[in-house]
Amino acid sequence: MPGQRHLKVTTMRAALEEATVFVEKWSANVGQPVGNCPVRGVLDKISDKWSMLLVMTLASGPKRFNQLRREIPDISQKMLTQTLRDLQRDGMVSRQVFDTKPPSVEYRLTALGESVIVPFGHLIRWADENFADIDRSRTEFDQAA
Amino acid sequence: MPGQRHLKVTTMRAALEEATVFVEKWSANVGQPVGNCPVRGVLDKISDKWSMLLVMTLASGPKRFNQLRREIPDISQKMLTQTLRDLQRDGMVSRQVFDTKPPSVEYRLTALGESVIVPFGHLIRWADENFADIDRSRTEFDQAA
DNA sequence: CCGAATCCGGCGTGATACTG
DNA sequence: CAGTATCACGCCGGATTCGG
Repeated sequence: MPGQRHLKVTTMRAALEEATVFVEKWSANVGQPVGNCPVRGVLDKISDKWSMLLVMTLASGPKRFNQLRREIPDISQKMLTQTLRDLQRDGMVSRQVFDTKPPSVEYRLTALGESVIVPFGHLIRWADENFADIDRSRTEFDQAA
Repeated sequence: MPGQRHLKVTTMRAALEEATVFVEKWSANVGQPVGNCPVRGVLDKISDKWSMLLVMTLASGPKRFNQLRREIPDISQKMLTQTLRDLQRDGMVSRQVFDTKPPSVEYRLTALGESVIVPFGHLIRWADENFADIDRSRTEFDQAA
């Protein structure tokens, strides 16, 4: 794995080495139809517009429907319901209805849902550390054109 | 962080604790418009259909255009070109043209591009470890309906 | 308060054909 | 070999309205 001149080699090398195992595993699936690559199937679902944001919002604790709407102002009712149902279908979120009036519904992460905040966390940290470089690269690229 | 009964608590607890920092960082951005949340901006780009697959394919070494097409049979020329250019714009991939005939173009991961395979690796590993549970949860959910 | 149902515009995506 | 150009389709996602 060459080209690490801009990175802390010591920590990066270990991390890359750690990642190599996954890469090899992954490479074995590249080129196969999606149906035969369950990883791609899962990843496609994960990478929709709202799933990750919703999971990370629920990471701080169970929340009710309109509470989620308030914390994520730019999601529509429809997409919140839909994403929540998909997440429930995938076993990432559990839904509990309280027979009060007016009725309230609480959503919380399942064990599976909690487990995914770890890799999400890594991705978010990466994005947070590198978005400045990315923005700079974009403006450079656009100026060249 | 409750509800870890189905997971190895010892390792998970450490991992969750590690992730907590990122989650807090993340939570501070939830509710703000996308323009003010650079992390969401980066993540939106990442989560398109082909970016991650292309990065992981290039992780095993630099490759030429049609070589990539062969390794990813279900991508169209258009999307391969487009995704490659976006990746180049973001500084994840570098493009080198060789003035041979017929001309050949080599794509390789930059240092930034290589750094992202680490969080991607975590996500892929998670997907690989949990897709069976997810599939099972889906069929259960669908049968109930 | 927590949704379901409907309409509809835009854009991501693929198929096809053409170029240097 | 490595792209560009054009067209057409699907469906995601937002706005709105209605229901329990």
